[in-house]
Amino acid sequence: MLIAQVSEKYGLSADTLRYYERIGLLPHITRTPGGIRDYSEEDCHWVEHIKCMRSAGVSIETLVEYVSLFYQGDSTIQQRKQLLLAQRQQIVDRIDELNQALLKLDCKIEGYEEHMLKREEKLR
Amino acid sequence: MLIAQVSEKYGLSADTLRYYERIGLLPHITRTPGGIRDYSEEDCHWVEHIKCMRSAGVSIETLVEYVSLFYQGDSTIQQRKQLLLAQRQQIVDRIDELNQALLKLDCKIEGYEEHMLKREEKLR
DNA sequence: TTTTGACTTGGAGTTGACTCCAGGTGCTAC
DNA sequence: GTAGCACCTGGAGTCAACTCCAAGTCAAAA
Repeated sequence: MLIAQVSEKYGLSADTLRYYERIGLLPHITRTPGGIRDYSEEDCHWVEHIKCMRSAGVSIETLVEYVSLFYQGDSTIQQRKQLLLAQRQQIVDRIDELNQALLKLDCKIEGYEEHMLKREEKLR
Repeated sequence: MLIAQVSEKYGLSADTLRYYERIGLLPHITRTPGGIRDYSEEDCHWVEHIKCMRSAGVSIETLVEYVSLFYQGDSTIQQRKQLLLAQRQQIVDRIDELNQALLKLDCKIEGYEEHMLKREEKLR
């Protein structure tokens, strides 16, 4: 798969895909004899995973670490699992923060609604 | 309340508080005759609100707009409510993304757990 | 009265994560 | 064979959101 197609498929710019490769987040992308990137299915799965984790706010640094552990082989399985568990906890915490913000927003919005009703009463 | 105390209370650095004031996110902080910031209770509520919204990923630009509308008075109530509703929707979407990431992570973590069980079996 | 310590300012520097660019290569179509 | 196009590279630029710094002020303690 060419970079333009991967870009289209996952909604990441070609520049971003090249950037990810450069910093070690997507290593080992094979090339055609002409030097052009040819993304395998496995590469695509990595792209999808990275995209999903990025959208959940996982830092690039953390993802690079995970990928690096992955390519070091089976001896890092325990470490990788720990890393994923830490990520998981972070996301759970984030969700909690978002829910708190949601509650506050709902209060405020309700406040506005009441306020607007009162103004309507006055106009009558 | 002095800047150091507000900083301590809300876990934002004094630099950040001054920065927020500079860009119009915390306007009208009164000063002592000596020129030192003296945060009122209302100021503190703004700080808390801003902190909460920032932690939910609401951009500074959006918050500045809200504050600016607020200080323009009652004529902007409708606009402010719309702005809050848009923020709310963004947060709901964000929560959704995080939940998706959570599901994927849980799958992966489970995969590692199974993998580790199998290795233990082999060792027996 | 000098020192200490928390505050002030304007402006510059940093960080994370891209995003853009200039100049070059290589295949395909005319 | 040359025009067009998608790709390549290394490096520079951008953006949001801080974060740091130097030089100065002020009030209270020693």
